[in-house]
Amino acid sequence: MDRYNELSKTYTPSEFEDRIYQNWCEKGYFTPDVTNDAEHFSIVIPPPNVTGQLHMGHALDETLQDILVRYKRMQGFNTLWLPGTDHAGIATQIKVEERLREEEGLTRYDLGREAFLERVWAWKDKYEARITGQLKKLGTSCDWSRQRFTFDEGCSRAVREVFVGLYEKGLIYRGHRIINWCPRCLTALSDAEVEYKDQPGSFWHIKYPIKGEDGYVEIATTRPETMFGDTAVAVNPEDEAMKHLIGKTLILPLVGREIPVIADDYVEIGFGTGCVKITPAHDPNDFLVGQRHSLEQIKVMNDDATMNAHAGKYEGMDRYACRKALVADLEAEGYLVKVVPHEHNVGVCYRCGTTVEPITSDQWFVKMKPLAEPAIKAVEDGTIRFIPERFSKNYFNWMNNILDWCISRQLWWGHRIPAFYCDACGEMTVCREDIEVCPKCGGKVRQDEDVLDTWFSSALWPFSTMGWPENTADLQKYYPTSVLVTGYDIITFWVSRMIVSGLEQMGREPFHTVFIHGLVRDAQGRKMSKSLGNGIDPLEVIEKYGADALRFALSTGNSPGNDMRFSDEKMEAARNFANKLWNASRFVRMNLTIDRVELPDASKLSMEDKWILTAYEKTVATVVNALDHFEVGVALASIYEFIWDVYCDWYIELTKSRLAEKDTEGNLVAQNVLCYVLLGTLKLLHPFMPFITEEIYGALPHGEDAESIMIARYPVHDESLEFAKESAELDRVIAVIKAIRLRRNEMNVPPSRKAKVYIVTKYEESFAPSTHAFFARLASASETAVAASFGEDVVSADNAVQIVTDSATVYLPLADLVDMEKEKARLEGESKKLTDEIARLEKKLSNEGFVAKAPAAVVDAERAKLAKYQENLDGVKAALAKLKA
RNA sequence: GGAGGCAUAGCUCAGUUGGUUAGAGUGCAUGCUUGACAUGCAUGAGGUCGUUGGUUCGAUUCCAACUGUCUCCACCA
Repeated sequence: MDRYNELSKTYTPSEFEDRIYQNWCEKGYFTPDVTNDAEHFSIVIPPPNVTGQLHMGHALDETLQDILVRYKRMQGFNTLWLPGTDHAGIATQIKVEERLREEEGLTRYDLGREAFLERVWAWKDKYEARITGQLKKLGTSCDWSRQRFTFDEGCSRAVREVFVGLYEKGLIYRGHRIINWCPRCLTALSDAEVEYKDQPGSFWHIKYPIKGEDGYVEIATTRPETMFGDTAVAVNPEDEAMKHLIGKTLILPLVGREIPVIADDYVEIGFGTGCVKITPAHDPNDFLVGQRHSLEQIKVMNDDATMNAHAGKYEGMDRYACRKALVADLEAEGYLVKVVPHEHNVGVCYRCGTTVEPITSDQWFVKMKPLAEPAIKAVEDGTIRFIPERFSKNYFNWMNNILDWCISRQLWWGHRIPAFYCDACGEMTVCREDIEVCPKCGGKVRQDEDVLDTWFSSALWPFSTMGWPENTADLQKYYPTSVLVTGYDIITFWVSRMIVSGLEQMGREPFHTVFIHGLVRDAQGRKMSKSLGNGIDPLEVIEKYGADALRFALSTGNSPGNDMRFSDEKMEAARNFANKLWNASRFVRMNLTIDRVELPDASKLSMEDKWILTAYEKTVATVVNALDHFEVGVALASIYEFIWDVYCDWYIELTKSRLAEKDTEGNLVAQNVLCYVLLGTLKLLHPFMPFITEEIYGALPHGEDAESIMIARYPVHDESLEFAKESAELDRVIAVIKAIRLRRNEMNVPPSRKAKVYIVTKYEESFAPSTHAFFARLASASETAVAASFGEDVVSADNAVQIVTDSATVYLPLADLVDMEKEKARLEGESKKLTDEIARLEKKLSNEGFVAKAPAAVVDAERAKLAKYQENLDGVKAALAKLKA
């Protein structure tokens, strides 16, 4: 045993977790051999943003991936988990700008593009290192030799290739459109980047005088300040009350500009006043109306949402200040009819929370409809499947209603759009390599100032990370990837776009399975967020409880797609489980004299050995089946139950008498079985709790098996090691022990008060002499006697308590401790319960429909149950009769 | 407005193709310094599985409606 590690007296994960991780790295276990022909299993990590550090959501995401990856690796798959980070354009730029402002009082414009980007790169280096450090602490088995970054050279090349390719196909275009503009971030946002929040607002009812008439039209608007950009008023042509206005001319109050009344069925009859002011430059719907009617677009705001010259005397005011002043003036001039409070949804920037301003501008777009079609089909025909399946509805909902994707951002941190403009001849060139002169006229060109949406590069992640557009060995081996593990919150942002670009660029789906998990919430069920300050740092948790405990807490009782709550209680339960395993292993180890483990021949195995092997094999089958179906929580629960409730609570206890023997065959058999089952269990558990399993593995004789548990073979279900007969026999013993404990407990008999145990049974084999030690140890028996019957002198002598179980009637002579009245009451209670159950079963079995239509196995099982209860009832009645006599 | 999730023990949650006396963790109660573990051991109490219907021999499980709750998408000036 000397060549194996010791296990320290207490479970202290900080003593070994870092050491073990380092060893794994040094041995290169995480780096697969691309030339190995085993079937591949690959995952690309959802790249964390380099904005900060990892939170609990990441910890969950990475834990689930690591479980799958370690499981498959142990099964012999050629396994790659490719790590990396995301440059997260807007989010990172905001962070760096914030810090620049706080620490130096500067803006990015003060530094200039180049110097500012240097700052961002420095930030990236720092946080990328922090994030990878955190991932390592968690135990993730990523192949660090293949680590990537969405903005590194290779990924940038892929981005450029895709952009130019799509442009050449006419799927990327530059257009003057209405887009969501964040006046604080000063950039365009895609539809997905806008969040909607209910906010109290008002309807301002304003009079628009009719030209050449005395009357006026009443317009209701939530945004009076956009009035300066009105170029029409629309009514529904079917609206009897309003259609007479069509073709008339209105005069814009205060401004005096004339605008027409047009007919458009966009206007809903009966809503508001029935007339809508049309501001094509500041409202997405009005923009479309404007296009239909060839209306002029008048932009009334600057990029920072202050009013421009079109607002006349309000020029330079912020949009809200202008609104206030304008409303006051309208009222003063008699144009304001009334103000009605109105709750409405306002779009805000998902990064900074500023109310977005819809404005028209020149942006780049991806034409999504033709690209979405194959992506929809891939999920419909099962090429890609979501787990749980219901999330595919989410996906279809988005993809079927998809609009063109605005991909240009007015930022500095990101992939620069490869479009070059020639001021001399006006030519625009989109190309793979940078150019300085116009290919048409030779004039000097300037590159488009904008960068791409960060999701444009994340969309390429499954293949850009493997070297595309080169046809690399990695790409051939590991693409398509096997599974994508991510939260439901980014299905639209990311998953859908990866599917689109994978199919378009590679001609194949980027992954077969999308495994969706929920959010990690705090103990009260609230979303963890910075503003609430309820975020929990995974590193602090790891420091306190260990990485294995954190992983356990995140993966137990968690079912796919559902949110989970995180709490200290969960962490304690997880740590206690690790501690339990640690101590059980320590116990096994200190009883070992053997140097190598070999499962003894079946003929040498005792009843309890066969029992534990049977339970172990059933656990293997359950775990493998659950993991194959991504039921991580189910798999872990069955390992937990096996270790704690079966192996520790029963099997270890049952081996103690053999372990106490010296140099007997029984002792050696017990050692081997204890160790064999423990080793197998450690392997089952390793994907979930990699550190503790490795540490214990190294402390046990694992013989010719692998040098590290992470490269050992995962257990395979072996039916030949299931022993139904012996397993059932020992189950009877356990049932009797439990029944005795229960009775003693009910009667408050302390364990120190021993009593003889008389077992009357027809299953004498079950209660063979070798089991009598179990009763002594686990049921406080001073002596155990087993027979088909005992004489009256034995069983009545000492005021014996009678216990009726399915397989035996037990007499427990406890003399003066027995209160005969209580005993009678208890037996009567039991009798009633059995009678009720019997009545229920008899009713069920007399139901012809049940007997005729239910499967035979079900009917038989019910019959067997009935017979058993009847037998038990007879026993209880006999006991009662004896008491009364 | 459209779509979806959830509703099971005091609390947090499992429940794998409809048939168990409905489970776990935690909390609670009672008793234990049983030589691995008090981060432990033993035992127990606690649930008409949200409401009402339907399908079925049989529903916690499938269907419909309702109530409560959460989320996603769209957004009407």
